[in-house]
Amino acid sequence: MTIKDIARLAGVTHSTVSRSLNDSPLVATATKERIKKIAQDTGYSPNSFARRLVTRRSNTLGVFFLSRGELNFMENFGTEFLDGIATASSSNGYDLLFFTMTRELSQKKSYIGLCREKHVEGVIFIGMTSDDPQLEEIASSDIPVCIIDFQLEGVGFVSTDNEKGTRLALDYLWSKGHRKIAYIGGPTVAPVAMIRERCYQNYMVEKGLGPFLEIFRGDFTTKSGYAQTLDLLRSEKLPSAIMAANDYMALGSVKALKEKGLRVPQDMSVVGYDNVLAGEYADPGLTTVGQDSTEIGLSAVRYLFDKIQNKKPPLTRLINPCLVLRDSVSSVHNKDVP
Amino acid sequence: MTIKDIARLAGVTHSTVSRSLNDSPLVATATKERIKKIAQDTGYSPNSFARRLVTRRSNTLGVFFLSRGELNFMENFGTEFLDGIATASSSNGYDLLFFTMTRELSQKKSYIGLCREKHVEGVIFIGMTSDDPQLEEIASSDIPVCIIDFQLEGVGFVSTDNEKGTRLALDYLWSKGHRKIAYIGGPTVAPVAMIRERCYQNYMVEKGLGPFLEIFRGDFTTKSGYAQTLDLLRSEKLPSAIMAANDYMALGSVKALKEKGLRVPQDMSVVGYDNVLAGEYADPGLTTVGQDSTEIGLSAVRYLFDKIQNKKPPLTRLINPCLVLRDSVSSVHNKDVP
DNA sequence: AATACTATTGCACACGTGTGCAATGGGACA
DNA sequence: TGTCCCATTGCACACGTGTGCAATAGTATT
Repeated sequence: MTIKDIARLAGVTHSTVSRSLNDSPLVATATKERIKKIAQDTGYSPNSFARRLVTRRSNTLGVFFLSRGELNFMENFGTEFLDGIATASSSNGYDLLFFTMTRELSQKKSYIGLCREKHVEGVIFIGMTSDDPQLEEIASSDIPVCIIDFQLEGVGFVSTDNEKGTRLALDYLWSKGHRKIAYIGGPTVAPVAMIRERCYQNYMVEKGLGPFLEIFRGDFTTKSGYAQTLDLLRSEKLPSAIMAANDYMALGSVKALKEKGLRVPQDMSVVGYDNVLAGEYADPGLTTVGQDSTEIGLSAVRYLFDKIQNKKPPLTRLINPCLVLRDSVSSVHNKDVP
Repeated sequence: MTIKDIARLAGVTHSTVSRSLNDSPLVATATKERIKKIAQDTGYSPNSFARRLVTRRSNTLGVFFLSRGELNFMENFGTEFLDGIATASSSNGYDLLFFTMTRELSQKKSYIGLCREKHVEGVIFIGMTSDDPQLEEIASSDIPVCIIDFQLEGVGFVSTDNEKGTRLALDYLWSKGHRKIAYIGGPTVAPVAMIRERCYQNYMVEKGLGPFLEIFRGDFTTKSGYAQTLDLLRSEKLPSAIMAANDYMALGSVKALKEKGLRVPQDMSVVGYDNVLAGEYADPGLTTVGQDSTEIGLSAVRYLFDKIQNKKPPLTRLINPCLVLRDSVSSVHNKDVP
């Protein structure tokens, strides 16, 4: 079923049919309606390849997704990003072409070259790593690019607002009466770790207290969270709550506290960051800060659409995080009431 | 840069160029080489839309992925499926079109209709649910379909070999000297749960013992694993190992054992099933049975390719599972040596 | 040497859709 | 009533690639 078939049925030429289906003002309203009716009834759907050939527009976005085989820390976020991306593009009539990035591919074929070959109008990278050899090529790409959770000079960037997230958790602790809040930070080489840590410091200073104890630092692993917490417990003054820069360290912290005979949350509250799956099944369920991964995906697509339409969208978008309430935090006055 | 441009450069017609690049035997080897050289040097890549228009083949597979918004139990497997699928299709020169399935979409647009519209040659479903209203339409689809982890009359089906997996875990326990192996099964309404449970029974009978204790049954949640284990510990005879039908129940089991003062694995070994993320960060690390998710993805694609080429591939493929060794199992003779 | 056969190339059309330009017809205005 | 203008439609070409058939040239066969 092509527009020619419809043309025959309607007694017009394929030009008129084409114009009708594209809502051209050049065609009489009556004929337009008649033709649309026929298209509807016959279940016509346009041949996208023919259309793309002549319009020179593909209506397609590309997604490059880091392969699971490579070391990555995406947890389950990846599918949520994809969810948002797919929803946003399909609701705008765009197709989504999916690729995986492996170390092998990164050295063999050009991502941007692939995009050009597939006539992709815009591309999103998920799980980009700083050792990827194609970073410069991506930065100088003439087709619109947006990278999730990875900042690269001059290209679109969408991520969570880490500052707002940390503040969200601290506000929550504060509202529960906590004042003695200790912090276990991440490694200094990780940009997000430093952002979150700085925010903690500012927050405590704003409240007129300053950081409780010096800042302990782990390396984002459960083991390091465990070790740092044991260190922390050796201090002369004890906090009423511990915030960790990510969930895995928070879980390690809980483990250390339990081993030392402290109950969570009755004796000590703990909050993490990231909303990792393990935190949901942990005991107690870990209160944490989660990112709105679907919204991040949506935003990435919106950026690309703006870019495609030659609007000048801001390069970076920070998405509002959300507090995930579970059972690892209690009010401070409950502390002595078991 | 089109074949016409190359034709001009080579002093031939576009027909010869087309034939050369497609390795037609109709063209002289010398010209063929010369033309290929030019194509190489100019960085020519064919316009896939034009090609698809005329060949009436899209070289494209589709993937429908259950949206995270809908209740699903895919954990992190989803991205590994995708990984395998993308790898297999791209290495065969196929593109991959990505869609998400939401409840809304399932009632508004036809999946198969979408596939037809996009000229997809084969389609894979990930996360299909039994309440999807389009199951019959999928079953009677004329375009090749393969569903992962969901069996539907007459359509391709790829999944893990649950029988082999259970046997793998039991063999491991057996090799560690365990003979008193208790089992916590899943809900009777879950097909995989029944397969795994039956296999446990057969195994124990084969070994001349029969099941140790009656079979306890949970509902796949951590809570139920916890409760069933407490029940189990009230028996007059105690096992040396517990196998659970999935990881979440196994984690619940560990929790119950710890609370009762039993050390895992010194006093009691525990194995799970599924290789869920939480098991990796649990304490002790959970020994379990994992599926080779990437291989499942690869197999799904292979099935589609066979189907597309009119071979008659078997409808169902069961992929070999693998044992994931961590720290929740010890040898039985260590039991009394702390 | 004439003929037949084969290897190689070009011509022309097809795939389905979009669009500039010409053609047609009808209505309004003088 | 004649002219002009505008609304509507058709004609023809383009997009880039593939392929059946004809044409040509070169080689082998008799």
